[in-house]
Amino acid sequence: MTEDIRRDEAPGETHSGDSTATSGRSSGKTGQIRARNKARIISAAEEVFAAKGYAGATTAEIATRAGLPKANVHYYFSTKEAIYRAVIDNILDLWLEPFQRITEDDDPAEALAIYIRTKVMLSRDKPLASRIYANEIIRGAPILADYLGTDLREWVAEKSEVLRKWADKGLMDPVEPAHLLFLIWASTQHYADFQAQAKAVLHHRDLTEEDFETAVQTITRVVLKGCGVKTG
Amino acid sequence: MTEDIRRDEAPGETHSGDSTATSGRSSGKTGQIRARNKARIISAAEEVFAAKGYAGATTAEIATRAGLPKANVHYYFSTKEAIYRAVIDNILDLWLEPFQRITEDDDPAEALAIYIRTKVMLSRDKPLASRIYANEIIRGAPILADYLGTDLREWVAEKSEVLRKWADKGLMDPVEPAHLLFLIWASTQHYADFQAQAKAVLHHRDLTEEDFETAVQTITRVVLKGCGVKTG
DNA sequence: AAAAAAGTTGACCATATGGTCAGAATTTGA
DNA sequence: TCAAATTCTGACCATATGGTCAACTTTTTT
Repeated sequence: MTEDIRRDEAPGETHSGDSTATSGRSSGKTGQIRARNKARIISAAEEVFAAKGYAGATTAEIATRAGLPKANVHYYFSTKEAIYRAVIDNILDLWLEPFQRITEDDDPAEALAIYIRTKVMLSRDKPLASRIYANEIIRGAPILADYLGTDLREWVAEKSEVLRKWADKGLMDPVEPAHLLFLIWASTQHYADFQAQAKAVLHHRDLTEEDFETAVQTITRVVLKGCGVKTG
Repeated sequence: MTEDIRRDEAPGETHSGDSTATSGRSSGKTGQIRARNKARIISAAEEVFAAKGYAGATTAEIATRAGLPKANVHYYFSTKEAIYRAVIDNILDLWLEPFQRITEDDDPAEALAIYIRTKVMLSRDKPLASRIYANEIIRGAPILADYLGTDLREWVAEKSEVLRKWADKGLMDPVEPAHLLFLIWASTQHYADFQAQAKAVLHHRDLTEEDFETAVQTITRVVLKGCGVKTG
């Protein structure tokens, strides 16, 4: 799917790829421990990075949350940065997948509505991933600079073309495509990144299913009507 | 304006308030050095906190950027947290001011347009402040939790009322007010917080005056039309 | 079953960092 | 001008943190 960002990873790494997927080897036995532990570490790291930022995260805390001794964590990932890269790498696939499904032949109203819904639900289901990504970009994208300028850039160019064609066909207003995408990204990811604020402002409680539903409705409505998308 | 967040600040603090403003004492002589140095430190701290996050910022770097020895920084601010609080405190006034100017008697189209423009220009002129704020919220608002649940919450409630009244008068559609505000905040602050991404995607260069202008146009257009705001 | 490979871990280390302090220098007020 | 108040600063310290390592255990392969 997305190009790997990974560089160094472990000392005795056999670099056999991501164990999962590939061929028919029903239940990959070899590297099972490896896969399980790496997954645990990455999951634990996600929590810590999301809550404390890159610098604030400590390998010790990651180890504790993963239920492993620190030295064991370093057996799988030689440096903190390697853990971080693995986490980020994990996030990227998640990020572009829903984006991919928009094509020229789709119905704008439906495609945009689905995209917005998917993004909001991603904020609901993977808030940590969203926050880590946000943090990375805010810091100036030290790790993702390359990705932003290549992969993401191309995706945006492609999808901008789609939006332009829709406008040409008279299916919607000619809105500046990249900026429209920014608006959608920002307003949907807001529910993950600024969850603390949304919670405090709305009702002091965790966001409910209903909150997310209202978010979807509101954003969809404003965007579709705002871009003059023909419905029906 | 906004309630002070500050707690501890310095060792020999005479706690005379913020030197500026207050009464007529033309050119406050006493505390001049103090004011100047504190301002320098806060300004330097803004850069460092914005780029590295709270944990990643070091007092040493803040000192260097402020052009002062580290010990001197600690003369004015006893702890790193105290510096951070001062920085955040500084940002809050900036944040709510443009928000305040929206009242029931305003013309919705004009008021919203001005608000959106002001917020985008704030992203342009004070990107560091925006990033620090974003970082604070992403981390779960350890310092601002109280502010979010009181001041901000009230502001949102008030402005939501304004939006509702506008809808009642038939000046716009009845859009869920809080969520609409979220959409505006998110999409305008995006240009500061995700500047690295916007740069990479748009043209690999620093955002230009034109980019910000296009952002204003696009957001304003989508929001106004999307909420069915009557123009004229 | 024995050798090889992979995984585990406590103890350890160098460095970075937030913060202290005592004494020197400067500014202020009378 | 002189004492009090304020500001300045190099040297110092305790702690936290990323990372290493050598010995040990478990799993896999032959």
